[in-house]
Amino acid sequence: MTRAFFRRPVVEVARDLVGCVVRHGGTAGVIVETEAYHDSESACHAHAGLTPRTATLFGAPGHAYVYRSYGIHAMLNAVTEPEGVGSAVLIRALEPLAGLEAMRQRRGLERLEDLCSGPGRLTQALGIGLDLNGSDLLDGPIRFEPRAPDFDGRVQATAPRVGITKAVELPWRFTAEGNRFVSRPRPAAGALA
DNA sequence: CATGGGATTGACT
DNA sequence: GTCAATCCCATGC
Repeated sequence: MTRAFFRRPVVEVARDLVGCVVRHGGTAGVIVETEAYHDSESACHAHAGLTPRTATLFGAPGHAYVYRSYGIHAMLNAVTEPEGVGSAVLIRALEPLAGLEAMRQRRGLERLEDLCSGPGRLTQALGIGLDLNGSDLLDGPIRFEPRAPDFDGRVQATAPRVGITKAVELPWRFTAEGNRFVSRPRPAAGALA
C-alpha cells in the first residue's frame, strides 16, 4: 500500500480497497464493504467546509479519519485524494482474519458474522478509537495492506450508501460480491465494478 | 451559549 | 418493526 494509492479519486480507492487487509494490534480483517465520500456531495462531512472536525478529511491521503457517530460508535475512514480535497473511504465491514479471540472478547459475542459486519462493530472488534484520528495508515498503529493476490471475489458497485439522507442516489457503496460478512442491508446482485 | 442531528447498534414489542 | 442510548461539534441566536 502506497501514498499514491490513496491520492487517487476516492471512488477508485473505495473500489480497490475491497479485498485489502486492515490490521491493528493483533487483530486483522479483509475489507468486504466500503463507501466513498467526497466534499463535492452533501452527504460528506467535508461538504460543510474546513472545520476542526473535518480537518483530517482535508489532510494528506493515507491517514485515518475516525469520528463518533450517534454518540456511541467509532467509524473508520481512509483519507484519499491530494491534500486540500476533503474525501475519504468509510470501511463498513471486514471478514475476520486474525486475533479472533480478542475480537470476541471486545464484542462479547461468538458468531464470526457478528464480529466485524458493520462500521461500528469492526472498530470495536479491532479496538480502534477516536484517539487514532489522523494517524498514518502506512506507518502507524493501523495498517492497510494490499489485496491478497489470490483474492478472487468480484467487487460489486451499484448499491446506494447506507444511513444517509442526502445524495442518496450516488452508487458509491462497494461490496465483495456474495460475501457473508457484508453488513445489512445486503445489496441485490447487480453490476460489477 | 443552547440546540439539534448524525456514515449505528442492539434490545425489546 | 420500533426506539432509545449518548457525544461531538456546526450552526444560529
